[in-house]
Parts: sequence; structure tokens; C-alpha cells
Amino acid sequence: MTTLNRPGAGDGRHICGIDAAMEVIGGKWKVLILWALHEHPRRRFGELRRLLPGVTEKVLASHLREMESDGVVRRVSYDEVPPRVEYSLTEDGERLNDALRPLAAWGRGRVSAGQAPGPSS
Amino acid sequence: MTTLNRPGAGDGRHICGIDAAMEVIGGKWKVLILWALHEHPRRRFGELRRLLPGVTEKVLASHLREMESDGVVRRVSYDEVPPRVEYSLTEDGERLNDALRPLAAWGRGRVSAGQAPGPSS
DNA sequence: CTGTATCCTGAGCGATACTG
DNA sequence: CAGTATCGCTCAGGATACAG
Repeated sequence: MTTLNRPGAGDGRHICGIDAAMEVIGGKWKVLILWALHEHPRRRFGELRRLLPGVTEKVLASHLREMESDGVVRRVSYDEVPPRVEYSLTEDGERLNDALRPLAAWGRGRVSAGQAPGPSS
Repeated sequence: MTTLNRPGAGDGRHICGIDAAMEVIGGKWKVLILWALHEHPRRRFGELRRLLPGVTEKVLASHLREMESDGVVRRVSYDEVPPRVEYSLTEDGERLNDALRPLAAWGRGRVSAGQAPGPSS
């Protein structure tokens, strides 16, 4: 289960529904994992790691586990040698990704307008 | 400036635009502040504090400062005694709130379906 | 190749007291 | 009323080594 430091986390009390979503996407790399798996379906662990420059194995693994238990990521393990595991989005994960589009558009808008935090002071 | 522990934070490198948005809403109470100011425009500091049960003065103040410098919250200080300050959303803040609606709907959907993290294991 | 097992750091947050 | 100032803590995340 995702246990993030958010209001209402753990006790199931969410004020407006966004909290519930924030718990799912609240990890540092989770929205990027969502995005990567949407753009590149059925990705292996190592491929995902390469798609997210800077993420460590430990964090990627734990994020994937949490997203799996949250029902947005599906993990398929092929019993081969060497081992092969493929990750993809569930239907709910795809819906979550769609729900993030307006937010991404909003973010892109202010990036191109130079209002995004970071570059300009 | 918002300095969250996110990929690309600080250097202005965002992969898909969601990162930029996540930096703005990444604080523990920020989406709730957004929501509260949308539902109850022109709120005073103390009122806001009462609208967000559990938030401390320090965190509320710092979040409001960051959101102000991110251009989503407007702070209007009336030069009176006792002091009066009113917070409201900027146009961009309202747009951000709109962009969060699909996400809230997604979260509500899984809350009512019992899939949200927290209540069920 | 696909992950655990440890250890560690620090940002983010909370509690409390205090100020104009 | 509307905040700062300080202190402390927790836990998400990073580094590295090891395992099946």
C-alpha cells in the first residue's frame, strides 16, 4: 500500500477525491513511470530504468510494487532464464494517465510561458 | 520558489509537462488549499487554517508563500488594525484547479469502488 | 536480468513559543 | 490577526553491495 505523508492517508478520509489520486501519484517518479509505460507499453525493468534517468533500482522497484498494489500497473513475469519481466498499465492506469492530461497541458503552458518554477527566478 | 524533491526540480528540465505541475501541487496541503480557495474565495489566514484541519501555521504560511510565488495564489493585505489578509486564486490558479478535475474524478471513482489506498488493504 | 538488503542523508513537516 | 523563529523528527529517497 502506498503510505504517503498526505492528509487523510491511511485512514481513508479524503476530502475531495484529489487526495486519493495524490496518494497514488505522490511518489517522486510515479507520474514519469505512468508516462513512460503509456508511451512505451510492455517495458522491462532495465528498459524502464533507462527511460527514467536518475532513478535507482531500489526506488524504481518499490514504486512499481506500490503502483501494482494500487492497481495501475500490471507486472507479468515470464519464467525464463535469464529472467524477463514486463510492466504495463492496467485499464485503470490508462484512465489515470488520461486524467493527468489537462494537468500536463497546464504545466506545458507555463513552461512555454516561462512561468514554471526552476528556470526563471 | 518551490523546491520539491522531484526529477528536474531546480534546473527547469521537465520531461512531459506533468513534472512542472507536480512541482506546484507537490506540497502536502497544496491541492487542498487550491480546493478550499476555489470553494471559498477570498479567505483570510485564520479561516483557511480552519478549513484545513491539521495544518500548522508554519506550513500553511510557507505553502501560501510558495503558491503565491508560483503565481497560483494572490495575497491581498489590507492595511488595517487588526491586520487583515485575504487569499484567493489567480486566473492561473483557477485554471490549475480546472485541470485537476479529471484527476479528482478518477480518485472519486476508485474511492466509491473501494479501490482507494487506505481503507481496504 | 531482476531485483533485495543495508545504511544513510536531508528535505518536508510538526510542535511550540514568540512578535508586530 | 497574521504570521516568524527554532528545534526536532520522520520517512522518502539515494548509494552501494549482494542474491536468485
